[in-house]
Amino acid sequence: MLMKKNEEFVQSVNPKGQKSCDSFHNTIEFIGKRWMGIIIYHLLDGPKRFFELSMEIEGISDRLLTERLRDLEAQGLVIKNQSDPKVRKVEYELTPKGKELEDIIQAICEWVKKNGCCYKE
Amino acid sequence: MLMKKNEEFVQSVNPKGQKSCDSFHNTIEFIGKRWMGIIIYHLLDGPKRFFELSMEIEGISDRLLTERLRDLEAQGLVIKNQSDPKVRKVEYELTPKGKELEDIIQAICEWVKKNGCCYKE
DNA sequence: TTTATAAGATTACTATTAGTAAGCTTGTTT
DNA sequence: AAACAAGCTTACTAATAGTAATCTTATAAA
Repeated sequence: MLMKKNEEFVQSVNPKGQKSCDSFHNTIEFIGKRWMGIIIYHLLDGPKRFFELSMEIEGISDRLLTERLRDLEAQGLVIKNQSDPKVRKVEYELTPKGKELEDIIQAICEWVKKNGCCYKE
Repeated sequence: MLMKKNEEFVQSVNPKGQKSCDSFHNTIEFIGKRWMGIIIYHLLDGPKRFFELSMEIEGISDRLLTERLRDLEAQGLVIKNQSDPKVRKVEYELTPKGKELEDIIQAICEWVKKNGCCYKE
């Protein structure tokens, strides 16, 4: 829309110049990235190996699974455990911060139970 | 990964041949679409006009805002109210189903309060 | 003891989705 | 009359996702 910001609609900003909803926005954009939700969902069962995730999550490619796991590591939501680097056994596990996502996943599951799920158009 | 599905990891399926996590997956992929979360967040305040949303949500383009509102309508989460089609006043309002998303938004806000937000890499 | 297969990636390329910018229409302001 | 506002749409570019092939090293099978 071609117009200057109407003062009436400017949001409240905190001392760091961040709008109050910015951290919400950043977070949902992150956990809403494609495949992210279902990866977290499966990791809530406990530590999983790369190929386990790849089997359980139908349709995901190795490339995207790798990329999402790196994203999760970078945010401190997942740690990568590779006990012996000589053995190709790599496990991915939620950190305490990552485990706390369970409430969000739970809320979504409950919404679905109550309201039915969403679909691709 | 180049391998046939290991039977050990095949998921439980319901009578409709749907995996138990499919509806969760569809739903989070939908509400996790870019900008979707923050649009819902702002609509939880009450009905909003197109340009109000566009002002409040910094960075969104008209094109994407239109597209996301259409997506939300198609899923029955939002209704478009245009009392008089002669007047260019269009309001978007969450349906009861849409309002129930509040618990999910709430869960995310609480996670952020406790754990800090996620960032783009 | 070659041969094959598996885990966990990376790379190259194509397709889909997002971002940017402009334009359109009809009514209201100046 | 001219400019501007709301709510879209269209055209084009940039970014992200999907597909497929390849790589490395280790173990299993022939």
